[in-house]
Amino acid sequence: MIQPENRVESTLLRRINERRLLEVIHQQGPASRAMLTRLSGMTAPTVSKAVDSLLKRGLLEELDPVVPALGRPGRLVRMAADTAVVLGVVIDATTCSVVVTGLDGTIRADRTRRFATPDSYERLLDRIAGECRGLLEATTALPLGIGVSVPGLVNERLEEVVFSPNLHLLDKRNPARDLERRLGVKCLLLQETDGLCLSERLFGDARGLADFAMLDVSVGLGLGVMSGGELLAGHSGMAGELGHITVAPDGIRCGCGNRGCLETLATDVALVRLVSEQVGRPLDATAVEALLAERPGDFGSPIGTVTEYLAIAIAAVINIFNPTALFVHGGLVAGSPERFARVLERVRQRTLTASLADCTITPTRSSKRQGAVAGIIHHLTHAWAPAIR
Amino acid sequence: MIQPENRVESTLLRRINERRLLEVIHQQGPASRAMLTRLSGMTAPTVSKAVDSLLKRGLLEELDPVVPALGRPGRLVRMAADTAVVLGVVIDATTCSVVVTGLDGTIRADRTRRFATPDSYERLLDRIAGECRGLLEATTALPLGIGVSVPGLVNERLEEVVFSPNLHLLDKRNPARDLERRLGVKCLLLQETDGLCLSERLFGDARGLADFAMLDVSVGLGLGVMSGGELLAGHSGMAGELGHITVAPDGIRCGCGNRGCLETLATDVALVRLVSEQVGRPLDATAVEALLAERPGDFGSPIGTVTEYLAIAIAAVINIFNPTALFVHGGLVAGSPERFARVLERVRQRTLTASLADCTITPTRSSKRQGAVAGIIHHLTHAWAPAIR
DNA sequence: CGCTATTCTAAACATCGCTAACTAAAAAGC
DNA sequence: GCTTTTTAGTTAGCGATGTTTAGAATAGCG
Repeated sequence: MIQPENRVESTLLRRINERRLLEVIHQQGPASRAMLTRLSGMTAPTVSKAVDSLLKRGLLEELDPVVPALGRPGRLVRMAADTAVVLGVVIDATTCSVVVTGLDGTIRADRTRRFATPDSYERLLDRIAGECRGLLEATTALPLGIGVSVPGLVNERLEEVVFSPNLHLLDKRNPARDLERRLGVKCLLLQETDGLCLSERLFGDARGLADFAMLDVSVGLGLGVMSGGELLAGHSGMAGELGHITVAPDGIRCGCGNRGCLETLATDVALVRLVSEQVGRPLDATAVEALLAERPGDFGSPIGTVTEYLAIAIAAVINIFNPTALFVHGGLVAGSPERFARVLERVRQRTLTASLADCTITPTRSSKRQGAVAGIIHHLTHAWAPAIR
Repeated sequence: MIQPENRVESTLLRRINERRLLEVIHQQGPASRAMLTRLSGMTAPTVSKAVDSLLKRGLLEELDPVVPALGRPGRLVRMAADTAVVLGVVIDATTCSVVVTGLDGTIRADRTRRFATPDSYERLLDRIAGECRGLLEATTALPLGIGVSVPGLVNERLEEVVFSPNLHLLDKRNPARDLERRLGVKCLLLQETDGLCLSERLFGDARGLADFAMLDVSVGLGLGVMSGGELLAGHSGMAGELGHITVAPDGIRCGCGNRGCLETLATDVALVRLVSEQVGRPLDATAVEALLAERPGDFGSPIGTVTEYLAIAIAAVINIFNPTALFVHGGLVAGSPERFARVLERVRQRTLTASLADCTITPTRSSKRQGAVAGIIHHLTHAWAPAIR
């Protein structure tokens, strides 16, 4: 468990070039230096030096040359999948998971550990640290970093969780910093939706997209936005709080203290509440799903309401951010294609035509675990050098 | 009317340094090379060369050395105010204006021309081109560019006005490109709110701020956002359409075809409509203002509604973008401090505490003319070199 | 085996920013 | 009135970077 030697001295230009190479490799997959030369526009010697530096840093690894072509076969390089690993830690209200993977981001079940969320912060940290150590001991690869995905509002400037409505033991804490102190490996604190965004960009359908958004519909309404190739952060990294814009001025009271927040009308929880109100007794999520499957006709009103407001949320994102793609994460729509279709139908009516024409709306296939991994990989490949645009 | 010779060859690093110098000069005002050395962190020779290059490009000019200090007095340089000019063109529903100014952005009445908006696109262009030529003939300074601010939705990717609800002669047009063809000077098409944003950043209270927003409340509801030092654009530059998010699902029909858009409830026009409904006959804006001044107590309901929805709009911007500042442009609030105070009171209740704590909300002092000028100046100083972050 | 195509690297060269030494210009000190 | 001090700005040489050019390495093909 040793940090890689970061004594590679590089000036600005070198770093920028290395970052550019990583982007090309990410888009193209394994590539030889010659291919990189053609694709990046940089000259061959420059590419060679940059690749050497990246190999030294452990971000790339060399592949066996299996190239059926004329001339000297090139040695392929790719994102380090065998020689380096990163860890993804997902902290959630009921369950946590820790996963180890190469920089390619492939998640394997035998390298994943799940456990119920402990009931105190100290025990949570102990457990995570223990699982991380266990996973790292099973490999000889170099650990480059750990991404820690947390629910709730994160203040990136103060570097702490502001508050986490469903997991208050995280309030005012920074599990990433505390974990880094214990393990001696770079840890990164991540908002869930930011992780999902990065996952979609690194491994999913948002490869190469500079402007897209991720809407997480579950207990709350989370929004992550990639704008101009950068994650929308705002002054303190708290941007994206779509859930608490007002859509019903005299609506019910929200956890935030306000009335009629979008979050109270366009989530799983909202559907559960509305169905419960209709049947006249409190139900849980599974009971509601069962009822809806059994007698779908009886609950047109709750479903209609949630559908309508979810459409309003999606339309708002499209109108405000003009993205090329919008991904939806969460059970409400991921479970049911026809429900999703009904939402899209409503979205079409509530969006400016010009902005909607730019945008494809799909359920995301990314998981929070992939998000945590994507977060740290993105940090390793992008924080090293500044963006240029 | 000759374009400057752009034969200055510069490599990436050189350009980045020049841009950095411009930013320092912008923040500090006139400065000597030695001061720039201290402020920019670059070395003296590098600063000297960069300043020479910027002088050659016409962006800087040298000042008489009037420095009461020990030692050899430094030669001050500043943004070119006498030796170079830019033009700002504001096209609006009823009135247009053209203004010429140095790169310092100072707007003088005797260098401004106003005229009623002609009723055809060709006549509009002829008139603008004529006024520009007139203003340029009155000066010997080098014209570096023209910013053209237009109302309505602009597609930056297709480089055209998508549609302009109050000035349909602009639909599917690009007055900037057409003007550039006639005058041979670089012209830049600008969305009004983007111009206002840049104006606030260059000349106003947003100097040095990376995350802030501009809400334009007038006929429609326009939003411009500076996020991470870059203007929020989205895929086609159409981001910021806050006016058409749904806040009243069964509200009245909006010009966009949807129902209950924020724009129908939180603007000057909305207030006029609501007051008209109450008195039972159609009124215009001045009549409404008169009524409100005369008998303010009688119109609590319309004022309350618009106040509430304006607060919802402002709160939405703060929750979604987590800005350090939000500027409000437009008559509804700029005219009346107590009305503005009432809006702020409502905003406080509808915003997440953490995000509101980051944010100051003030009426803007920037005008659209300043916006057009700021737009082209920003382009000249920033488009030359890529941003680094 | 020689030829060609391709990959990759080594050496010479140009450019850039940095360090250090230098000149320039003004005020302060004697 | 001269020198000293202080600050501003420029020039020369150095190291780092990317580029050009040339060459070595490795394969297929005849």
